[in-house]
Amino acid sequence: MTGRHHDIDRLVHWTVSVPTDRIIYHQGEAPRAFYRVEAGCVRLQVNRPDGRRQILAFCLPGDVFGLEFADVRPMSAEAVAAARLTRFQFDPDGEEIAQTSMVGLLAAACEMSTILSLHLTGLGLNLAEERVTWFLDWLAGRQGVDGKGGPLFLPMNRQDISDFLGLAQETLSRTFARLEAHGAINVITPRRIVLRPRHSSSGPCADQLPNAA
Amino acid sequence: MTGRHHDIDRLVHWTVSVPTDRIIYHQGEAPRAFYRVEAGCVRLQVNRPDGRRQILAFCLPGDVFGLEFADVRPMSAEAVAAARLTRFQFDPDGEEIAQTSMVGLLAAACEMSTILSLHLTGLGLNLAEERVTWFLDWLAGRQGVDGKGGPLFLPMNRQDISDFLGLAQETLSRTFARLEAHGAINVITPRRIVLRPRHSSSGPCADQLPNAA
DNA sequence: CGTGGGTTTGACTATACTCAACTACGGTGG
DNA sequence: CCACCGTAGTTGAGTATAGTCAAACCCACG
Repeated sequence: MTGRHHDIDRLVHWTVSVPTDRIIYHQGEAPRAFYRVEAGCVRLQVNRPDGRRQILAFCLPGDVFGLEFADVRPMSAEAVAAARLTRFQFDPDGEEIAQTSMVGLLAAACEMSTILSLHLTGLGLNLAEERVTWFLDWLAGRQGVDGKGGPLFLPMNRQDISDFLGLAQETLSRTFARLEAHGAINVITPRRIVLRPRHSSSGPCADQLPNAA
Repeated sequence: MTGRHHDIDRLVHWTVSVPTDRIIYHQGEAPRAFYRVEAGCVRLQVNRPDGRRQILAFCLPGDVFGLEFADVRPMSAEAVAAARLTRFQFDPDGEEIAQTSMVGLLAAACEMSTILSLHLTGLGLNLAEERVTWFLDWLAGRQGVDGKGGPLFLPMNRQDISDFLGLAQETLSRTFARLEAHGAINVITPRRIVLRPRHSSSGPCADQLPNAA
């Protein structure tokens, strides 16, 4: 019952390329399509009236987003980095085709729930160091970096990470510095970080949700 | 494309009653069924190895939970208050029936994503007062209490709310006290709170995600 | 080589957490 | 019916953490 890329490719779809910071859709709009990330990175975010924003998810290759079952988008989607997307049109007439793709749609919707659950779990950690460690572990998992350490590429800037983790940008920066001082990571450039193998006992959060991704 | 209670009732289902604190399923288990809350309240939560827990969602009447598309449950489900649930068995043989219910399943899965997004948005507020206000507004919306104030019943205890909002229980208690001192609420009993009409300008978070529920 | 945005660092403050004691309520048993 | 007890909730004091405002830094780009 698991797995990606079921049969949603039978739906009407085509490839679109979006440059960095391009808005894919706005919160409040009527949903017209959903997307699968093929390359790059997309952020789903809620913009508050006071200017603050909360990033709900970073979507990486393989992730399906924008599959709403509502009249309006509850969130915005923007490209964090230049991205290639597969766009699936919501087709009111294609009921028959949609039927054969329903399992795939359901799987995609459930995966989004899993992604959000995972994020919620990460935000449950109150110490900045725990949150940042959790974030790096998550990204490492998505990039196939094993736990023994390895180079990590961050597609997003510090502000994005801050708004994802619910931290002030300064706190994030300081936390990176502290982790580096403790020998947990190695910040080559702001976008390139090397994870050191986890020190056996001091790890604050040893395991996570079983990551279905 | 909106709405609840599509056609999932064609699936095999029956009613179950669960007492307070009964575990409905455990994280790590293989999913065997999903549920709809008919009465009462259910919490979805992740238990950490260090004993802390993060409550991902409070499910109230109408909410569908446990619709996983994975080998293992990523979270646990427990009854916050005595609850009546409709249990829908995952039926590997009932493909035909399932087909006709697919739209309903998809809607339920998308609604869960919306619920989690909303929660994520609430946790994005870093001031305790904002989070608590957000929580009360959310609950009021679910109980049909309009913005002009009204009585509110809290199905869960303080510890549950704390673990939902990512606050220490003491902070939550103090925040309730402060809100009451400011005239924003009226704590009759720990489980019964009266919302005062929002003071025009001082409201910290005037609007929220468009709540699809 | 100069400029600018993203990032880091510094000083200070505000907020929430921890540990602990106290209180209120509900259920139980005499 | 009342006293007792246990749990949930509140309040207090002190500390640790993260936020805010501000300045310096540094690399990328023009």
